[in-house]
Amino acid sequence: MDLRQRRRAETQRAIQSHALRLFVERGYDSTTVADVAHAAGVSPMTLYRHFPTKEDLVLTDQYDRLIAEQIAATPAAGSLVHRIGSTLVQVARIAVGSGADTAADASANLSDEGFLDRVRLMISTPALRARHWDSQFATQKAIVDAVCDDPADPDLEFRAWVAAAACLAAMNVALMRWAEQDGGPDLPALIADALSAAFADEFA
Amino acid sequence: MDLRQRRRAETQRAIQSHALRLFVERGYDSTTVADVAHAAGVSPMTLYRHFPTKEDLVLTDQYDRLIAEQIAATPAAGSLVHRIGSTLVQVARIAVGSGADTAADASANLSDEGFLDRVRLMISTPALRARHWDSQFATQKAIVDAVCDDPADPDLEFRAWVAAAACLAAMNVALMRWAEQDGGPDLPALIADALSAAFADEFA
DNA sequence: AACTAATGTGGTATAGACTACCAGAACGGT
DNA sequence: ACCGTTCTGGTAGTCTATACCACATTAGTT
Repeated sequence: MDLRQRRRAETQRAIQSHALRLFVERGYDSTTVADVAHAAGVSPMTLYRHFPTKEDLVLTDQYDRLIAEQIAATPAAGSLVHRIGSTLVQVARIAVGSGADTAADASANLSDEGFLDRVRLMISTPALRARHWDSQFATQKAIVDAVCDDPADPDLEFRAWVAAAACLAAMNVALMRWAEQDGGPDLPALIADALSAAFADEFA
Repeated sequence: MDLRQRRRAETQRAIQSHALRLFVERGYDSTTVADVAHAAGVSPMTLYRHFPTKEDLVLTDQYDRLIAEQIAATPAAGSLVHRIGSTLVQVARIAVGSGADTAADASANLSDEGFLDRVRLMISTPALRARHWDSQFATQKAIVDAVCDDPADPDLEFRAWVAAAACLAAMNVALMRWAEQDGGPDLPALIADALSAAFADEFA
């Protein structure tokens, strides 16, 4: 990896971690972008180069990519809803660090200790909540692309969009309930419960 | 009704209609709030009194209230998903003006000729899309409140949130497909198809 | 080592959304 | 006709985000 790429990734990480710290301490709206930039030791303009909007300071993560990878690795047996739902439960296990963490996951820093803070910020701040829903729209697209092998089947595509949207919506309810209770419940189990309540099925 | 209330409702309607016209003509981002205010013959500050944010100029409608009313009027038989899904199909009939419009609906101006324009704007403009998802969060809450008679049952509340979220997510997919095809398909039928694809059930 | 191209960084100026505070105008009930 | 309430407008300001510019650092080549 380039020296440039490494430095870039490092400053990006530093900016985001300072941002989250300040947002938790002082609140999102009360913290200006200039505050974050100053705390991270960069100029406001450099910050905007790494994160196009203030909201991205909280929302940027790698779960979209992870979900798409996990979906693609899933056997095509079973209903769309079951495939997608099971994948979401599995990704939640990785995110909270329970269950079968592989070495690759740990090294990618996906087991995220700031996860609860980020979810809480997203729920309590209107601007962040809105952008979060929209980023899940991108997640839907990633899921549909991973599921649809045959792009010439518009009906399959439609059903994939519906299944992805409904599963993510159920997961969001579980995520909100989990954050409300300060991360007490087991998130993967809670997501599985939500999916079961919606689709009357079992999710691993 | 007061003269004041009538005037207020009238200026509100005038502002929103001028806003939609300008947004469609010039694009959302290329139209400033000052432009809209000037076109509607009011000051920018008056506009902000009626619509707290620029996004509300597009997103403000009365479907939340309508959905909640229709849900409350639904018999409590059948599953949560079926009750909510059927209601959404019914409300879509009213929105596009097909089916059983009552005189009350027509007088309330719910059969909305600008509906397609608004959906198109919402889908194509990132800021609007995000806020639209979040306004559906408010819709979810309205549905849950309408469904949950017994507020002391946390499990029912959880299942209601999940059902509302999943149904609205499926409806959104149908809404996007409908707008993509310029309002050609029958929206209520498309929503019913989406719900059927997600829940393997029939929706009136 | 030196030169070039690409890239990261910072400064200034600016647009536009939104708010706080204050002053005047119109309406509703007495 | 009178007074409190509500609607409206103006000014000044904050903050997010962008456009344009110049400088510094790195990567690849000779």
